[in-house]
Amino acid sequence: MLFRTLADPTRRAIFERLCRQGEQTVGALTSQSGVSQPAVSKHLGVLKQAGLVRDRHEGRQTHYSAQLGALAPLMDWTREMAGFWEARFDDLEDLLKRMDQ
Amino acid sequence: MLFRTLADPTRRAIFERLCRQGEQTVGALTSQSGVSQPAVSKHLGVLKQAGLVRDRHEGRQTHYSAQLGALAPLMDWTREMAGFWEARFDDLEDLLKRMDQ
DNA sequence: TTGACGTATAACCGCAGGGATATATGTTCG
DNA sequence: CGAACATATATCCCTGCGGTTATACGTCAA
Repeated sequence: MLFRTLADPTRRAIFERLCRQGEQTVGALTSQSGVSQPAVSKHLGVLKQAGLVRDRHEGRQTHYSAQLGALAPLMDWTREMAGFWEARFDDLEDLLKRMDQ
Repeated sequence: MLFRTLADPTRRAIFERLCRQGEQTVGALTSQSGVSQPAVSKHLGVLKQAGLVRDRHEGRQTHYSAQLGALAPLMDWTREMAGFWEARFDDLEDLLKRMDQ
């Protein structure tokens, strides 16, 4: 779900902005997103459902902030893939060593 | 481009399989993918264009293998986002410390 | 050379999803 | 209360893309 959520450039840009600059209102995010406010709200909904952002209501404004913990599965997945690769590389090294003898 | 490439479950499964089990022919990948051979070829094309796989022709077979180096930008991006978060967290800590005095 | 095989490409289809506009919901202020 | 504001939801449109089938291309074997 994380990959799919972060695949869209507009949505990823919103998330990056929240990471870089911290909590932001919908209006602030809309003003620099290049799309309409409803589109931004929709993206925020997707990000929220993926656990990547939190929302905090304050009067008539809604403040969104990034939830970095949600990125852990992404780092885990990447590490896992790299791990498989290294394991196979080690196997290859072993094989070559044995062939060398 | 990486997020978009890895967003599709079928395509990601193909890539994971190449990571876990090393080089595979198109036929081998097709047999366990649940989709048709042309679909697999198309996915492999997308993965190749993203730099995530290499192809090696051997007779009438094509062997594909994962290129883990292409995952580096993904790890960098994740680390960068986490870094922003920590930086802001440090700022918050500093702020709280100052307010505490 | 001819036919079977492995893969890539072509052409087409259906639908998910990102976009816009319009409007509903909720909030502050006069 | 009523109007302006901030955001969310509804509805619709349209493109992109993942899937299929059909077929082309290259390779091996007889």
